[in-house]
Amino acid sequence: MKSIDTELVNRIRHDIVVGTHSAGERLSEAQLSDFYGVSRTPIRLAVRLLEREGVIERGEGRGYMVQSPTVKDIKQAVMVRGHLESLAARLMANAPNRKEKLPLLEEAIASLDGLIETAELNDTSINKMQKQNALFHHTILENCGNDFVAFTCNKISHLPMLEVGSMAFDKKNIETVNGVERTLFRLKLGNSQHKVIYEAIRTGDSVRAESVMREHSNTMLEYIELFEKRHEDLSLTDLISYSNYQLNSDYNLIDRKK
Amino acid sequence: MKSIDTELVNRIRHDIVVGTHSAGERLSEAQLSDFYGVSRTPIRLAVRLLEREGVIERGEGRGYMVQSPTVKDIKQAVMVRGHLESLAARLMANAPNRKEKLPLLEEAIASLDGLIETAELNDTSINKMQKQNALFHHTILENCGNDFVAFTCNKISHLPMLEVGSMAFDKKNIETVNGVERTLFRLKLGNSQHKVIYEAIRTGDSVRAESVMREHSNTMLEYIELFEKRHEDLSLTDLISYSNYQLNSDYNLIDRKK
DNA sequence: TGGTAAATTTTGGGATCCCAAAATTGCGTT
DNA sequence: AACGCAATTTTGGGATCCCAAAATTTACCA
Repeated sequence: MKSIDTELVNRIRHDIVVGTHSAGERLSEAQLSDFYGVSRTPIRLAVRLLEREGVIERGEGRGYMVQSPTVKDIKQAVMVRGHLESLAARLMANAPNRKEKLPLLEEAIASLDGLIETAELNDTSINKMQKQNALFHHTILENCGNDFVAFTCNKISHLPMLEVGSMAFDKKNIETVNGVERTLFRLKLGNSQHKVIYEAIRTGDSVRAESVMREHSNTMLEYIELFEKRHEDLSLTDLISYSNYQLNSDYNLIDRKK
Repeated sequence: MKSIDTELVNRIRHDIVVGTHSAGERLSEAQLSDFYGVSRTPIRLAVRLLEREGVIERGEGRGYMVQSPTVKDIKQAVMVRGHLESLAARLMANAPNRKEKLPLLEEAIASLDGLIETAELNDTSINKMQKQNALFHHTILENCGNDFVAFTCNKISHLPMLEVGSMAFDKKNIETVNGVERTLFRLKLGNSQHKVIYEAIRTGDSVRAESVMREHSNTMLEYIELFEKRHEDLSLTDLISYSNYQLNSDYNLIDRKK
């Protein structure tokens, strides 16, 4: 987790997503190596990884092609993740040792309730909500008894809005009183779904756990579609600003440059 | 598709699966580079990719650790793949342009019927069946309207038995008349499920398409579990011999070694 | 003037080199 | 004999070098 190529992967992906490297652009190793101030070896490592992620395409001939994810890509991925989460919910409802992990779910639900109760929607409170929401979803994914579900989910979690348990907020909307009201209602609805999922898992009702989780996942999809209607020609860059997508770089890359 | 590291990834993964590199073994770059007769650079590329696949683990300190997949891993992955395929079936049943691709499904079903009819179970006929089965499943995955489903499926398709549309045959069992009978029945059952899925997709019955595909996927899972009962202490190596897992190397690696 | 072939440049892939961090060995002290 | 510290070896990471394939430019001929 300390080698430079790991950081490079995140960095380049981030730069592609935010548009520093625009879609369809032809990248060369030398160019990237120059841009990021490292030699071509770690660049090649990073490019190979990114190729597997689908963010970069390696043509038959020379050169790499940027494949910026689109809003459509994000929607498709959200759907896949949701479907996997519904599997996890079903499996956990059937897991014999699920009782041990129920407190974690309770904690997440209670914390979210508390946060919604304050009716505050600023950066710190939103951040706390994201955290608790992630806790809820991660708990289910990682304790469903099938490790491969979480593994697969993680594999598709590098794009913005795809981090497990991430939520989207229309930050412009939040500025109005009405918008805050609507957002709070949405959050309440989401957490009430959490409660139903929790109950279904607790009582071992796998069918219900699966179907409510599916419904819960659809919520985010519908919210993205709401964005699309509200702001036509919604770009990925816009979507990013609504989520809290950011590059959490462990250390500055340029500083390492000699 | 021509660089050596791509080939190395397949080669090393294969060697791990078949046990050339045993589980828990500590690998070093120099060692691998020596073993495969290439320099350390492509080895490092391959190791990074394999790390993402979960076949190799990179510890905190030095050295890489082999993480041989177990039968349990395969079962978990089969379940995930099945769940994704059921999503694909549902989506395709809702896809407006699904009619165009129905002939492909018809072709696969008819071919399988024909192959089963001959009641022959040798390597060539089994190979043809695998091919038609793969055609059926690929068609659904790739025409469901959500490209990300197929993409995610492909990401988890490098392990034996995980190739989309692969089937398992108990080759020892096939040697007896009774075994052939049972296997043929299983194939007939599988193909009749194909027919139901096809009908559901054609008529736009997404719920049915999803549930039957789920059931269809469960069949393989149950078959693996049957193996486990029949041959207790079933190892991955055994499972491989039942599937047709093999390394299709485009060219010999050693030959390239100057 | 247009097209094709040859020459030059660009670019990706692999090998080698060097370095720093980590692991292991060995020596010395208690 | 056991523990700890230091010296040595091992090992992974990154940079550089070289080569071959590909792309581009140039030049020559029709």
